[in-house]
Amino acid sequence: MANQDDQFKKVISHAKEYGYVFQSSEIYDGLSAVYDYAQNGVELKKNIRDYWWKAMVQMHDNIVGIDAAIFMHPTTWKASGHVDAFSDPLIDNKDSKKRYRADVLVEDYCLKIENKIEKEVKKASKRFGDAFNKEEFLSTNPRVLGYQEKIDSILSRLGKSLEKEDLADVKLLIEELEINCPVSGSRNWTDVKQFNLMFGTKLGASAESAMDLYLRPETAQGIFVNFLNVQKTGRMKIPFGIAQTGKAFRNEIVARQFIFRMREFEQMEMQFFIKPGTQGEWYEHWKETRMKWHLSLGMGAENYRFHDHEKLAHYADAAADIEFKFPFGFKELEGIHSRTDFDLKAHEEHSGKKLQYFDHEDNASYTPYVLETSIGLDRMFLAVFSNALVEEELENNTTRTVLKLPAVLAPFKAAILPLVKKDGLPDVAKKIVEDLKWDFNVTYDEKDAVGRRYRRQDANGTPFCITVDHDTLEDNTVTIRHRDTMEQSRVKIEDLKSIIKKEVDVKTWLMKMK
RNA sequence: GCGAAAGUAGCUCAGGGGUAGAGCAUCACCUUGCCAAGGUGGAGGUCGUGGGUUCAAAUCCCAUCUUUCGCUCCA
Repeated sequence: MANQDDQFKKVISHAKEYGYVFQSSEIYDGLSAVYDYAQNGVELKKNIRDYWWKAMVQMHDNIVGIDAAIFMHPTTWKASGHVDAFSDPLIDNKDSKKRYRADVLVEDYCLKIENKIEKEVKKASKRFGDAFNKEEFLSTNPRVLGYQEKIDSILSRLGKSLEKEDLADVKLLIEELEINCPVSGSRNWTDVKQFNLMFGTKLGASAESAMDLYLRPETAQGIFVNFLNVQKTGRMKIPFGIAQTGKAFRNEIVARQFIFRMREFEQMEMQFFIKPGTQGEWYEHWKETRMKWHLSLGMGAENYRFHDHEKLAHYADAAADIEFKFPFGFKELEGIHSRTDFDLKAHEEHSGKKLQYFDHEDNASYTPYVLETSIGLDRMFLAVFSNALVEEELENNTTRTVLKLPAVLAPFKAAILPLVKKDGLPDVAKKIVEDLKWDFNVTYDEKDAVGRRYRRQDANGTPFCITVDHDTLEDNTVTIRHRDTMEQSRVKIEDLKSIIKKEVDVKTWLMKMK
């Protein structure tokens, strides 16, 4: 555990020191759980996004991309269930310091009463034997009726109070029912507070005419509401997918662990529209496909695992996470969810517009089912970055800090270094930079001993160092050094482009998925 | 949100009532020239922020912000 903490600390400080991630508004003491991507981080993040986009959109005939707005019509979030599901009434017990959902406490209480009814039923069934009629017993036994009445009145009061957002009454209810904290056993409760996980804002200049809006808490809904537009204008035939990357916002109660859980974050997701009944096979297909994508980056199969959900969200009929071994343990990196027709149906209901597909094979219309793959770009960034950071013991008893980023994702593909800062070597090196920068993000460095420059590039994840020496002036060859092996070979300047391209090309890496 | 720990230079940290230090990094120059840590010089901090105690606060007290960990929550 101490090692894990150490490694995580190193990741955070390395990310700052080498210009990958800064805390937002740092000069004002920062803003909780908000981070900025710095000069190198933005390149890495962009490369991850591109790698995903190529794999998901460009390589699939039947998947197209969109970029929906962050603002959406407020009804969207009613339809999606976020208005209800994303806002929890919470209450703390002052003695045990435990936090509970107030409505769950009350519901649990009702559950206990229900258990009492069950007991009555059991007792009665023993007593009456074969003559026992459960239905009749439930509707006539005075004790059972009393219990049931109590449950009904509690739940209806709870429902009404929640509807009116009368949180004081919810607390009162908890007090009247004499509900104890399961841990401390006390009834020393705080007030009930409403937590809404969506960020609100206003559309419109004047207060009276302004409309309440939310910043989207997920990007998926932008795809669902555009489903028919894309299908028609793109002449898409089921099965087909719509992909999107973009920011989403959640007002997390607890947002922590560096960029793992942020209040503003970026998702990369794809909604795949399919014929009802085929969701099982597509679920398996996308689980496998997405795992292959991860494995293609060569970050170690042992660092990934599936986690199948037992408790499913309200929209899903199957769901699994791809978990990655972060410095703080295995955590969710990507979700693959079989969302059924929940979203499209909900939008049909709330908008009154049909969101159906006419299948010419069946000669019938239906609301498609949806299979979702959704990955957090920031989490992927953290996975790549933390996995890449290693400290190596070298033979000469020195240590080397290397950021072993997959070459396809590295911010800089090569550093061009003149062996010395004289004899015209910098000019030759700069000429190489001028030539290569059309194809790759490259950098130039002439400061300090070349060995130190190598280490500097190692720590920044640059896969290649190209060194111009005195022989270069004679025969137009340079040395090219590989970051991970530290091995060097002598190559012609004119061959540099093809050598680098082979190693850093998206194609080279994505082919590993096959 | 509760509890614990922490916040001093870009990074890692020392100091602990008498107005700031180290290593590395960074910048300039010199030297060297294929795997970091030669030389000289420079820049960089009102010790997270705000209050209080004191003749005097980075140091003691209170509040607050931020971070990490535990609880809690998590589409």
